[in-house]
Amino acid sequence: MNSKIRRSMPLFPIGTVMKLTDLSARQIRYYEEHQLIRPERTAGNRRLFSLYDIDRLLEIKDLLDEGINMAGIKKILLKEDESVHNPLKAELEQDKKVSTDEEVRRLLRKEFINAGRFYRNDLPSGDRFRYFH
DNA sequence: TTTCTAACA
DNA sequence: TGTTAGAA
Repeated sequence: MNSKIRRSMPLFPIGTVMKLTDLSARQIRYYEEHQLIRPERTAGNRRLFSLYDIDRLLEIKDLLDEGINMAGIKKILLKEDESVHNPLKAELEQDKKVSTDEEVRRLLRKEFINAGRFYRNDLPSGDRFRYFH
């Protein structure tokens, strides 16, 4: 499980992130203000971004290119954060231990109901099916 | 040189 | 969002 630690390891200065994401420093700082990313700071108060942060910014970039405004992006990414602690997801994790046919079918049905809910939303094409994995 | 914050002809 | 001033 070192990958998780590595992904959140503060590594890059804002200049590098700008090139990687094709976002302006202004935008990157703005998204931080809105809690969409939480880069660390050096002793000299300079931002250090992790691979995770960059991934988030790239998602924001994609949403931006699709013409979604800040309010929409914020809504989508924050909802995505919730899904990490989503009761359904937790239930699916537990189900791997249980694994009776009845349970599998029941959860599968819930998954589809949930997927349908997400699909009608303003999620970007790339994110629409993430919930099926 | 690069990045930070704050502010706006 | 861009841009800029002044500081670190």
